[in-house]
Amino acid sequence: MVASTAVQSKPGASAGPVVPDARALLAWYDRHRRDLPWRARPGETPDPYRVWLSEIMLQQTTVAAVKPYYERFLARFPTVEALAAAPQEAVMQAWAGLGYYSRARNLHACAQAVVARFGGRFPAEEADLRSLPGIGAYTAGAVAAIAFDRVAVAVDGNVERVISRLHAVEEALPKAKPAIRALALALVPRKRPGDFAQAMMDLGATVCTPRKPACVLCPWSSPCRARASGEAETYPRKRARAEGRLRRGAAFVALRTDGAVLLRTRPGKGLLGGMAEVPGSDWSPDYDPRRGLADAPLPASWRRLPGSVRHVFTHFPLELTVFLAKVPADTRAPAGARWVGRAELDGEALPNVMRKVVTHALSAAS
DNA sequence: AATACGTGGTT
DNA sequence: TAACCAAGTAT
Repeated sequence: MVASTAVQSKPGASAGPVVPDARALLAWYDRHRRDLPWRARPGETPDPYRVWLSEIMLQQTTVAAVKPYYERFLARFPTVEALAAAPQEAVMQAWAGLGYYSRARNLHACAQAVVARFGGRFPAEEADLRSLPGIGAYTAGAVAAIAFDRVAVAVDGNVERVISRLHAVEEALPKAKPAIRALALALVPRKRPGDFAQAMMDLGATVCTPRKPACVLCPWSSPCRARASGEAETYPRKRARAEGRLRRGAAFVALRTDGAVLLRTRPGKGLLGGMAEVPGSDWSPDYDPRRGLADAPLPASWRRLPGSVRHVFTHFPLELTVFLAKVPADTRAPAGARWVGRAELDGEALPNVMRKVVTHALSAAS
């Protein structure tokens, strides 16, 4: 009689375990882990400050977009103490262009809280982390696991996809979040929980991708219920998202003869909170173009520029009509606004939509 | 529970 | 190209 292995009892039977196992994923991770600037090399001790900074930047943001910001930010604010001591304006400026600006405000507040409440050392307990500004369930788990090697889950979009496929979770997101979290937690090993957390994310980012998952390369292909059904790509199930209505408005670029541009700072909360902008109207689906110059910041010979600036936010598209006026060098800035020289524009905390507006106006002015 | 909150890359 | 998606959090 021919000796047989325990797992392959008859021809055509699938090989490998029928239950997902952490060791298989960790073995895959040891071979295929991504080398990322904020990630400690094997044997190195992670720096909680860097782990935390990267996790905040990576919220809803791609690795490629984060890399240059992370490097610049770390060079400018090397420690949590340095960040805590910096003016908020400097933090907003360093974040400008990355999006979701409440992250930058909370980042700054969090650094100050870590210094004030924890002596400048990030806490290792998830509950303590969770109490800090800008740190939610995901980030608390990620920092606990990655920076402190605690048994914790970090359920991001990658993990939701991996787990929902592995177990063929039929419940749609976001309702399925608690179930997915529980299923993920059940897989976390006592040893190397930090690597396991990162392995789940790497797997989701490089193998268990939203479209065309590379199941043949997956260490969990054999226990994967979605793969067995041949419809891995249809997971996770999701509720359709409502589409935002187009909003319109006007933006006014006042250009002094010395090249300075009139800017103001938006209110601290809400859309683009705390960021710089060109004066303008409110943005509304009901904006009436006949308002014309009613929202202009100062009296001048305003010229409506041909075309418009379009921008798409997460929850609505925006169309801005741009007005341009050239004014004398001795023109006073109205209350709440300030003149900014052309050379200093790059140093301003201008969100991308406002950079588009300024570019549109300056190209028309030349 | 549902919505607000940016931006850029991919398909 | 329109739609989807990316290491989510706050309210």
